[in-house]
Amino acid sequence: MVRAPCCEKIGLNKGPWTAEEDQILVSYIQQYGHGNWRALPKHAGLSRCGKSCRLRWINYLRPDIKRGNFTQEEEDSIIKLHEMLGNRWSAIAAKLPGRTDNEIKNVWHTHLKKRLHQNDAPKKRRPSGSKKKKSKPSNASSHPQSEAAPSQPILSQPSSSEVSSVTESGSNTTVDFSLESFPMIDESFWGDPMSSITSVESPNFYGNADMVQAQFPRDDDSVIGMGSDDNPGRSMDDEMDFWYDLYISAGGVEELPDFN
DNA sequence: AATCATGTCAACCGCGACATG
DNA sequence: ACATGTCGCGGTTGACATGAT
Repeated sequence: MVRAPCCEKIGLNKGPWTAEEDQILVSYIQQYGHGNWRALPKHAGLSRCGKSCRLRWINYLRPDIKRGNFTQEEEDSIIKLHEMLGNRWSAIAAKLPGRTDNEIKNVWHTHLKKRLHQNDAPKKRRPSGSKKKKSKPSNASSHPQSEAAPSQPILSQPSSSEVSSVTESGSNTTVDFSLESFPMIDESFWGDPMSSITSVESPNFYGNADMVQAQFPRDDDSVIGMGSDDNPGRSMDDEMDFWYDLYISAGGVEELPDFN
C-alpha cells in the first residue's frame, strides 16, 4: 500500500495545540464541517497537517467528548470488552459513548493492565481523582495551560465525581466516590455551554452534549464502514453488537451499564 | 531542597483499508 | 487492473507532574 504522504514537515506546527489553533479548528468545523481533513488546515488557515487536525478534533475538541476520570463501570467495561475484542480500541470506544480510542488506550496501558496483573493492588502514587495537568507547550507563551490558570485545561475536565454524578444517574451503581474530596458539579457546566463556545478557556466549553450535538451534527464518525475479514460488508458496529450479544447470551458478562 | 523514579496523557508515526480516477 | 490519495487505527513517544528517597 501507498504510504500516506501526510505532514510534509515544512513549516507545519507540531506538538501541543494552542488555544488559538483550537478555536480556529472548532470554528471552521462548526461552520463548514470536515469534508477533507487534508485540505482542512489550508482552508482554515492552520499550520497543521490534516492528520493532526483530525486527531485533535477526534480526541479533544469533539463536542460529545466526555471529559474526566473513568468511572468504575467504564473501567470494568473496558476490561470486559478488551477480553472480547483485544486491542481494538476504536471498537471498544464505540461501546463507551464519549470516550475516545486514544483515551481508552491510555487508561488501559496506564492502570487497567496493571490492575489486572497486580490483582488491583492499591496505587502508590497519584491519589484517585487527581488528574495531572499537562502544561508543556511547544510555544509556551501562547498555550493556555501554561498561563493564567495552569490547573485548568483548555477544556474542562470534570473530576470523576462530576462525571459519575451525571453519567450514572439512573443506574444502580455501587461506585463509591468520596464526593467531599471533589467539588460539587457546577450547574453551569452542564448548561449553556455554547454560550461560551468561542472561549476555549471557558470551563463550560462543550458541557452540554445535547445542545452541542444540535450545533455540531456528527457525520457518524463512530461507525466504521467496513466489515471485518470474517464478515465483509458488515459494519464494525454490527459486528461488535453481534459478538457482544453472543458473549452475553453465553453468560459471559453482565450487561454493560448505560452511560448515556 | 534536590534528585530520582514513575505515572499520565496528548500527540505523533507508520501502516493497512478503502475510495477514486 | 493499477496508481494514487485519504482516512482511521493501533503502537509508541516525549514532556510534564508528582510521589518517593
